[in-house]
Amino acid sequence: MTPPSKSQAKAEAKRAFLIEQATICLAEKGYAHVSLRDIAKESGVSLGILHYYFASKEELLLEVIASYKERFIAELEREVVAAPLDNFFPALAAVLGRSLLEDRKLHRLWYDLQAQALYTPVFLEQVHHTRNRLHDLIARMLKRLQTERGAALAVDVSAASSILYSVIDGMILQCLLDESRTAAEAISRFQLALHHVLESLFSSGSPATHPVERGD
Amino acid sequence: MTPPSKSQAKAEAKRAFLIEQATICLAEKGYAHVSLRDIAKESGVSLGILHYYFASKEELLLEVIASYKERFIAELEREVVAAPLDNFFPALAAVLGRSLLEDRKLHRLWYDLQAQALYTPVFLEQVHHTRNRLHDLIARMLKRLQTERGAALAVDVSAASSILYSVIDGMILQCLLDESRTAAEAISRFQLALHHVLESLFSSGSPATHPVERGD
DNA sequence: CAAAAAATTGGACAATCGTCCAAAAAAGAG
DNA sequence: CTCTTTTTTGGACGATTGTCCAATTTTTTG
Repeated sequence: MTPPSKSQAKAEAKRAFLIEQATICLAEKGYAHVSLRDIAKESGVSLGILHYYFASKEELLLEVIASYKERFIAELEREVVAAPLDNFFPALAAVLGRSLLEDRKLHRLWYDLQAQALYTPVFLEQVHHTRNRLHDLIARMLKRLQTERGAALAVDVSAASSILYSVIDGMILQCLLDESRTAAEAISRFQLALHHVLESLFSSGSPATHPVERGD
Repeated sequence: MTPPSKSQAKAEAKRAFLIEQATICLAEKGYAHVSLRDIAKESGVSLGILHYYFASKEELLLEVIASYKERFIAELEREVVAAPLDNFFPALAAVLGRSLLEDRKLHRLWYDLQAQALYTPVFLEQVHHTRNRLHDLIARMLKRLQTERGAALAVDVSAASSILYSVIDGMILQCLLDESRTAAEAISRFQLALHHVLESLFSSGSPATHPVERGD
């Protein structure tokens, strides 16, 4: 099971590096306008290298999606699942707000790739995988809220988490599109709206009135 | 204000025709992979014609967005605003479900263009315009529900309609991505989830238990 | 050190892209 | 009908794309 040589590990590291640089390039220009030459230049290598490590452009982009997925989900796992249960919703809003501020272009890329997945079946598979993992993460948290605290859910956990995911998804897209305001202002509106929705959808502890926690 | 000649009207008709064909082509292949040659072939004209009626590819695509916007909003105006108030939410679910079934590819295109707008400012302007009109349409309906019937909104109409729009937006994307089931099944799930959200977000008349109306 | 393997280069390649234009065809005006 | 204008054509243009490869450099191995 151990890698047969040390060069194998080195090659894997280079692959990871190229995927990371490709992600940066893709997040900057978008799927429709990114080229392998852009990625090669951004990575400081020649064009042929990309075909040395990746069979095709499609394979590279698939690995970009998988890589992005792992990173974002890991961050969510770390910061949300570990958050105290008594103010879970504010913690969720804080984490998402910070992520929107720091990794705005990555979120933009995610919607780009999701839209592209609607046309390219092999992308859709990867996108579906990511969404399922995020869905499960939300479901796990809702189950904890339901059992460890007496949170009342109008529907079963699976349906509720699916709804909550779609709600958050739609509101993040709204936040990204909201350019009439500054980024911080748009995120603030996002957090407030999320707070309202969560209060309405789930009868959490505090009923209302206290504003959402700010991330700065 | 009247067009100075009849040929002007004819040219306008041809423009509209080309825009329509371009929409079909774009909905089929997506923004990233559509070419002017595709559109020309789909329209049964030569390539040069497109540059005779449209200065550039970008201008043509902008008109596609504007055209799509007008058609979809007009349909929503007709079928939703005219719906009876006492079962507004089921009527909304029925209209959206039917639209998802009949114009699935157009909805897909809409998410593609929104994602593209996050990279191309001139597209973002058009997308923003469309979203504002849809936002206003929802706000108008919520205001009617609030005044003519005693619907209790936890927040002001503007915030509520913004939230409702994002919720529907996220749920439609979820429906489009849900390919593990048949189209009818995915739409059914969409309608059920929408029903749950609407019941939770706004304390409408009937509290629960009766399933959402089907569109067939 | 020398030989073998891996990594990297720079460019060629066919294909496709948006753009543009001179000339032909069609339509309208007198 | 002829002349003018509008519409349409088919192809050329340079730029860019993903793909691929022979030659070179670097690294590893014996």
